[in-house]
Amino acid sequence: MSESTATRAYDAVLRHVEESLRSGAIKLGDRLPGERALAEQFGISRASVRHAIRSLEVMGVVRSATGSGPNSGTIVVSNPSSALGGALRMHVASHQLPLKDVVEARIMTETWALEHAAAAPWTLEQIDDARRLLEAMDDEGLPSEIFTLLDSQFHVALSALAGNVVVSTMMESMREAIRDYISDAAARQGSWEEVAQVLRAHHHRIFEAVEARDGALAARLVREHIDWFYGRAV
Amino acid sequence: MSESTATRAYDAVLRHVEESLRSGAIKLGDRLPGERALAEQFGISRASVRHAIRSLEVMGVVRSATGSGPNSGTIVVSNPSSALGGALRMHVASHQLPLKDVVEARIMTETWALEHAAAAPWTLEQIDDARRLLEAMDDEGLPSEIFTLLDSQFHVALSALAGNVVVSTMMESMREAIRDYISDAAARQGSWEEVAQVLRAHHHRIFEAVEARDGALAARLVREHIDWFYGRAV
DNA sequence: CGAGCTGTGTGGTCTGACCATAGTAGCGCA
DNA sequence: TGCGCTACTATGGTCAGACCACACAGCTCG
Repeated sequence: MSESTATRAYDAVLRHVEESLRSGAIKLGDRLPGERALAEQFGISRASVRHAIRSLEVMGVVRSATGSGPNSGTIVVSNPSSALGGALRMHVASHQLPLKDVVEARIMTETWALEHAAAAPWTLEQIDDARRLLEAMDDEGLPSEIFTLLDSQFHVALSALAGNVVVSTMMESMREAIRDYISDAAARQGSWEEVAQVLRAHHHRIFEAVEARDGALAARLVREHIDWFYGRAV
Repeated sequence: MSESTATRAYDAVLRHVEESLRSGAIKLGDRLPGERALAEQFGISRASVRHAIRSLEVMGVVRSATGSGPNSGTIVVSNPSSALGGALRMHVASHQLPLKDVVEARIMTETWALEHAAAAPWTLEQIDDARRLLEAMDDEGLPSEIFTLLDSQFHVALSALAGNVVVSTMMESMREAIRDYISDAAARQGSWEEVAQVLRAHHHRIFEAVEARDGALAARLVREHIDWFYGRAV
């Protein structure tokens, strides 16, 4: 198949960037040479260079900004969850990745993370981040969209306590992938106030189990929490 | 930040494709209008359209082929694992996602999958696919690169028995992300023959546990299997 | 010293030309 | 009528160049 085996002009740029990242020649925060310079360096057109840059953007490796000065150009970033989340969202949209499988995979990662958080060397600062989110969600005047955003951050913060960046990334990307479904579900609930009350109670109990380093309880509670929400929602 | 909030010309194409996928207006196997037609439809340049197409390619949603006839143009595909794998690989290369976390996440997904395969309604055809891979790996003349490829397919096939497409996708993408490390590790082993023997023995025991629907045993064996390989390798 | 202007380098977009590819249709010959 | 060959067409891939908007950084003037 021509597409899968043909070498494209910009592949050399992609490979070069990957190797440079691997070797440490370029690092997080570094600024790549400008598109025109890369075009000259690789002996290809600027349009082709732009294709490579676009690929790297979609993969969450770089961001681009116009202008001049240190914030302009193509900067190395680290946004794996937005990259994975965007791709997953497309495949959920195309019905190739079923929503129920995403939910189940979320349960897998969150229960794993909370179990492992029990023995992980998280700091007081980390757990306090989660606590602040928990407390922010206790505001009963919060619109559901804000609550949902805080809810997402809360879950990500708890899961991050396990200390596995890949698992956190996947968890976050899955939330991103089904973000619209979550928002729709929240907005569709008959009485948001009642639902929010239940969610808050769940969150508190989950938080307390995590803080107490009771991994088994935390995992069970988060499973029930997700089951409860999606049982109502989908 | 201009990059994250600015609307680009081709965003409309991306949104349109996503919505069309969601609504079913376009489906797996469908052929999108040509770049020139899309440019006219959206009132933007062909170069901008190409950026949207490129994004969709990186996300594993479409593939592009030159020529004419039914196989040419931009065809809707479903390659979530290559998209996720490619992105993960970049982030592993940039050292933002640690290899050890990928390995641990792999253990998480594979043990989960094998546990759940015990109660899943997989078919004889599915398990036979795995069996054929198992038997193919028993060929002692197999070069390590071929063995590694079959090994990967074997693990993916077993994990797919759980019936969760998202988990399978993630598993496959993680294998893809660290594929070069696996190949390097295999090539670096002192005596490949001895290692292959051990791997084969592990594979057989894992397969038998899965076939017998002993989820707990299968999960334990696959954990030990991965630990053993990476304990030696990294 | 501060404000405003100019210049420069950056990515974003557009236009148009050309190339390679993969069919498909039409024509000619056996 | 069937097969082979040629020409045409639509497609994505690449290139070159022009222009735009933006974000500084440096310089000049009050």
